[in-house]
Amino acid sequence: MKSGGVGAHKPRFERQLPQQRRQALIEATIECLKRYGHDGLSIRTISAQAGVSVGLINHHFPNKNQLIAAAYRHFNSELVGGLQAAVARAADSPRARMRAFLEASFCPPNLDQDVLAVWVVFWGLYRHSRLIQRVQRETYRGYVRLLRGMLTELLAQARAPHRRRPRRSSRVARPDLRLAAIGLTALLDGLWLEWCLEPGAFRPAEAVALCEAWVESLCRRGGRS
Amino acid sequence: MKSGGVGAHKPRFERQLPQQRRQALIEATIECLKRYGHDGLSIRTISAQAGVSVGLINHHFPNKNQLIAAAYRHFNSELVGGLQAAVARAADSPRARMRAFLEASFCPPNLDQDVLAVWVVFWGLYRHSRLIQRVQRETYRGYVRLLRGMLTELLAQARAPHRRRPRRSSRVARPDLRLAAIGLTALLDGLWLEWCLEPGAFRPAEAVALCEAWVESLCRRGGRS
DNA sequence: CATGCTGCTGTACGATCGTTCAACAACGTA
DNA sequence: TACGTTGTTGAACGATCGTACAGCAGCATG
Repeated sequence: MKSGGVGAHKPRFERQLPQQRRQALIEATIECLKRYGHDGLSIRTISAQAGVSVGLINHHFPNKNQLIAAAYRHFNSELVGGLQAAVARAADSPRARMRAFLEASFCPPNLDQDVLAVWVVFWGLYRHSRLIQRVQRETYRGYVRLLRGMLTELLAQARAPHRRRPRRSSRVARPDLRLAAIGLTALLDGLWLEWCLEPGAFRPAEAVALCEAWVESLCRRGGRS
Repeated sequence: MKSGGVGAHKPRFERQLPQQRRQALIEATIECLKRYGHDGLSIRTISAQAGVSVGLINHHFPNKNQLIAAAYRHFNSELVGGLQAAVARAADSPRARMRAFLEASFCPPNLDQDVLAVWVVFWGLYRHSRLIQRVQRETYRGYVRLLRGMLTELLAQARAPHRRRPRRSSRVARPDLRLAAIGLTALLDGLWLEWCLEPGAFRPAEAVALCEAWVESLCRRGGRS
């Protein structure tokens, strides 16, 4: 009687491990940012995107800002991790590694209008959010290390191509290297921004070429000095 | 009798011409953006900053988005106008004009953390606001023209320093020039961003030097080809 | 089948949002 | 001085915001 298709009811929700649910909420946050920009950063929008109730977010995160900061951390990690993987896949020539890095920077999923829009929203929060500032400081380190490492290799090879073996790259970075990394980062970020604001203005391959020209010019100067 | 200090009361508000009031509201909007970031973009915050009531904004602007778009237009005009003025004040050597442009770019009031934070908030709105997109398209043109004009002069001079007179600069821009302008813009914007995120990482003069190195490298290549 | 833990729901609350609008008042004009 | 125009006020509205919390319910366990 009580059986017959009625007793076997579908559960109204599925319990998940906190770790998995947190991850789902973080990804829903980023998806909302892509779709609606800054306006997508509301509890109700995010919970709807994740397919959960409004109360769940405050069950897994102390408040909204903590969720946003977690999403920012995740977004940063994805970028840096993807670039590191691309570099690791490349041949071990310094130039090939740099090329892989640049091509990965100007390819999907990084060179996506939505993705860049997400970055811009995060940057807009940076100035007035201690949380975002902290995450930025922590995650940016990996990016800087990756980029600086590649530049060190490149410059060391360019500076002493005729020697038996290049100087050890782990020595104290020269001022040249510091400015080189700053400039290359700026060029990268700036091209990202420009492409986002006007995707038709240039092709991704041209952006890669511009960055490579910068690096090459840098090597020439480095080799002469 | 009815006089004696009572009759001469201070007006509770001052009427202003619509044009002036609109301008005041626009400047209040930007000031709020500097102080509170994206959260500063509320009718009540802006009206309080301007020292007027909440209803006045909708008397001079059809809605909030129109005010924000007007503020974006003003902000763009201020930047482009300031740079144009700096270039006009410089000596008429192409190199001097470019140097003036770069130094103005990396000086107050442009190179201010608050100012850059304002830009970032506007960029965050860009993706999902037709209004902002329209303003961007209209005002960006002046900036591109200024920068492209200077690059044209520089490259023309570098390409044919031995000729009697440089080629007319108004002819169709070469692909080189187009990419050159894109790259220089990207470098500028990227250095702005980087300085904003970490003002201690480098000095403004170093940013100017990086840009000049870019331009110089470009002239050398242009001269050889 | 009964129990306990806890992930999860969803209503409720106070605050703040953008916008409307009737009334007010400053100031040029006659 | 009286009037008319219109820039300006500020209360009020409905919508939406972030958060709290009491109770429901999935699922492992006994």
